[in-house]
Amino acid sequence: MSKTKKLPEENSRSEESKTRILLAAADIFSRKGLDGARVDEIAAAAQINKRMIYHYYGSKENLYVEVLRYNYNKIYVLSKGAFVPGDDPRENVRRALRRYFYFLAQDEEFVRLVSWEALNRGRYGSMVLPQLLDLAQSDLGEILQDGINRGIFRPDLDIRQVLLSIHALCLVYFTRREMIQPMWPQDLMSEDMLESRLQHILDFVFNGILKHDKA
Amino acid sequence: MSKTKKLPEENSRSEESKTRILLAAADIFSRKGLDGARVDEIAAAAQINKRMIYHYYGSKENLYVEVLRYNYNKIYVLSKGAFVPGDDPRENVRRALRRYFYFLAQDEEFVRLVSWEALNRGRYGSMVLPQLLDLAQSDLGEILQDGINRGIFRPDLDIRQVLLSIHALCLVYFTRREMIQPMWPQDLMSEDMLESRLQHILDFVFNGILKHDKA
Amino acid sequence: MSKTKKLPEENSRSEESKTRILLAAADIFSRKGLDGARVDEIAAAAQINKRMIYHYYGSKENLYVEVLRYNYNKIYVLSKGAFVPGDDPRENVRRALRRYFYFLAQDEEFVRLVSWEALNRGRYGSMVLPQLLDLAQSDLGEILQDGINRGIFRPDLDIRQVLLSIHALCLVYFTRREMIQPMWPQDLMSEDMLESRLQHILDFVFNGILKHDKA
Amino acid sequence: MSKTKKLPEENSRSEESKTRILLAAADIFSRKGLDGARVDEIAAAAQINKRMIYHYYGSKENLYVEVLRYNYNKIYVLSKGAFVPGDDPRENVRRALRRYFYFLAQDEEFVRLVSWEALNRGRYGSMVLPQLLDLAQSDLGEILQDGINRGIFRPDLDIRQVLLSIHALCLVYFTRREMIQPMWPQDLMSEDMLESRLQHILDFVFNGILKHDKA
DNA sequence: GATGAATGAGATTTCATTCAT
DNA sequence: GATGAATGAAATCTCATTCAT
Repeated sequence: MSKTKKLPEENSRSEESKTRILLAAADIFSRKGLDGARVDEIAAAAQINKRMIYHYYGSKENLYVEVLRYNYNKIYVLSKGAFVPGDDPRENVRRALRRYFYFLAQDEEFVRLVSWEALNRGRYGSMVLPQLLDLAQSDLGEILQDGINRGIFRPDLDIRQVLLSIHALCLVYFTRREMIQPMWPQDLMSEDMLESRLQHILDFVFNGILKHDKA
Repeated sequence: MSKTKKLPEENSRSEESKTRILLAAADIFSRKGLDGARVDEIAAAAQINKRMIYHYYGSKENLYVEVLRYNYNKIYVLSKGAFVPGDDPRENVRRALRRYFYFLAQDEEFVRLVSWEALNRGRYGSMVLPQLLDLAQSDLGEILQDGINRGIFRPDLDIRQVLLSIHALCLVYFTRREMIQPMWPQDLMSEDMLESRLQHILDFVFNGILKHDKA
Repeated sequence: MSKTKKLPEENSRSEESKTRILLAAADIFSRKGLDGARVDEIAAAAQINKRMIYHYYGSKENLYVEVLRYNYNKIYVLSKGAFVPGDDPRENVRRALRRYFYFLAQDEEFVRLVSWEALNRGRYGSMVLPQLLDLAQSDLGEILQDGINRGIFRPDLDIRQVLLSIHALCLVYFTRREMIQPMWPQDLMSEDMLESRLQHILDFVFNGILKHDKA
Repeated sequence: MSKTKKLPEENSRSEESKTRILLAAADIFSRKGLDGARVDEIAAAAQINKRMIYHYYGSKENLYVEVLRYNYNKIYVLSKGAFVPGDDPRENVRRALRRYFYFLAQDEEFVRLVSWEALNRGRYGSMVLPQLLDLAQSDLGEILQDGINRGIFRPDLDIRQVLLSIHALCLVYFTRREMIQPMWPQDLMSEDMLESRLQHILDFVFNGILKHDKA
């Protein structure tokens, strides 16, 4: 139905309106969810007549699906290129994790849309992608395998579990932001705090919490 | 209000209705969220006249808050008693984690309500508890500190970060269930799979992914 | 969905409201058709909140179908009993035709609803009855056959064609009322004019179907 | 309006567009009626910009009236010339009826527009013609009178009633097509079936209006 | 003359809430 | 305490019409 396959960046007035609607909708859906969002609100935010939303997207639900599609595409841009084959697996993990962590840090919209979708049991997202595996789609799986092969990472790892765990360690910081903020005096989104969380994750992933005596 | 008998045991018919509403509401709110749930639906599920919901709870939103309160209380039951002071810190962590993990496994309602609440930025939950920190409320903090003190856990750990990470590792398995299920052939909620995830978490938490040569 | 199978004449307040809606809708749909009618208008005419229409009938379209069902049922009341087996076939025809003609004369609502339905190609009526054959449903078919068997009516008649023709001769007077009124000075619905049309039809029909002995 | 060339032959592009709109509108109005038709649909069918409809016809309603005018004109083409003064009145009736019947058979659009109009109580058609009496406008009235005068048709006929009846006998076959089709195995619009209905009508009409000599 | 985009008014439908009993 | 019926407000969606080019 929609031809906005990649980025909505064609032109002509209509494309621009269509895009304005999509961006406004993405913002509002991400903040309030499908049920909480109001079409009137989206129209106002897009500075366009409500009628146009139906003209371009057919229904509120379909607009939501298009918003998902648009956001899910962001993952593709992110995913590839983190794995540098010759490189130290540890370095590869660091790179991929940093990239993913900061991607989430910078795109709250994405984080929230994915979360709504999880609560909706993938009802709408499944119309867009057979399955969105976030990180799994990226190179991280290959990186881990490479590390195992090269004897750097433990050979008994279940890569799927590790991917899921890494995913969780990054995401939780953003999805629970309001709830954990009171635990720290600084703003969770400040550069320092972000970097500090990332370092914790890397440390955690590599070493766990045990003190490893080496001799 | 005027002449109702005030029996010492007040669990009369009215209390039972009130409870039926709460349980039905908890189920439906957990599945659809505040905005997605319908008062009619709740009344039907509670097998009660819609009017009673307003009689007992005043409004849909307030009913939702009561559902949150009821669920958040479950945490208290869970939290205390995991920390056995003299015990090996590793053993204490294992016990607390297992307890928490299976608590989440057995209470999807809780998991989902907490997740909706996170997306709602704690708007309603904050009416109930100043902050719900799930695990943090439990003994795990103390256990970790005890482990550090006793030289078993690394001294440079930021306990808050660790608590958050452990929380994430457990929760993600349930909140993303539908999305990750395709990665495994077995049912994610089967005993085997649950135990296997728990072991992964324990292993991950204790050791991370690196191969630690010991000599 | 609806339990108003026969006549809507149960009781209790809700049944009464439901009936009021149905009657108001029948009136307005018959005057303006499905597309021309407004739900607001029906609600106002039924002196009820619009919401109730959806509560009882689900949708405008479904309400229309129920109106059709209610009206089509009138035919059954009418249809049976015109055929008196031993009687002169001519007498039987006279009786059945008079009955049908005056039924149409007295129920403009029915006439118009059936006509809208015809223009809609039976789209909605077919949900109610597999086929509404108006007169054909009545005894007239039997009466004609009886007349043929007894040598009063011409043996080469195609009863289906005759039924259709009779149907047309009666109905046209009411469906084209506004258009033909200018041809006569009196009111088409006056007793005199009605009787005069009926006599014309009977005369027309008899001299058409009668076997004319020539000697 | 200011400087447009006023060619003697004005059938330029504009006239052609105007006509295309009219034809598309006639088709759609005839199928769905005034209320059921959509301006968008008409524009799409005419392969023209919607704006042009307003440019040429001012409003949807006015376009409908023009469609009626265009269709009602067809009657004039049909009407005259059926009456051959010297001819046998029976022959004249046969000719006129056949002509009318097949005119209706071939122009469903006309049949349906006239029927919508009847249900609309001539609201729009009356803007076009003070009264449209279909057949009455034709020679049939004269033919009947001629037949009476010459002692072929019964002298007590009310010509208006007969005209109305003949009108009905022809029209009903087309207006109720979908509803009566199930009564016959063949397609109602097949040559055989059409001819068979026409013969029925002629037979029906003649044996009704003919003076039956008994010796 | 022609077009694509846009709109305001109003249609149908939904929903939390309250009335009358 | 409990119920069935009802409602006002607001949501989604539709449509004839007009603007800007």
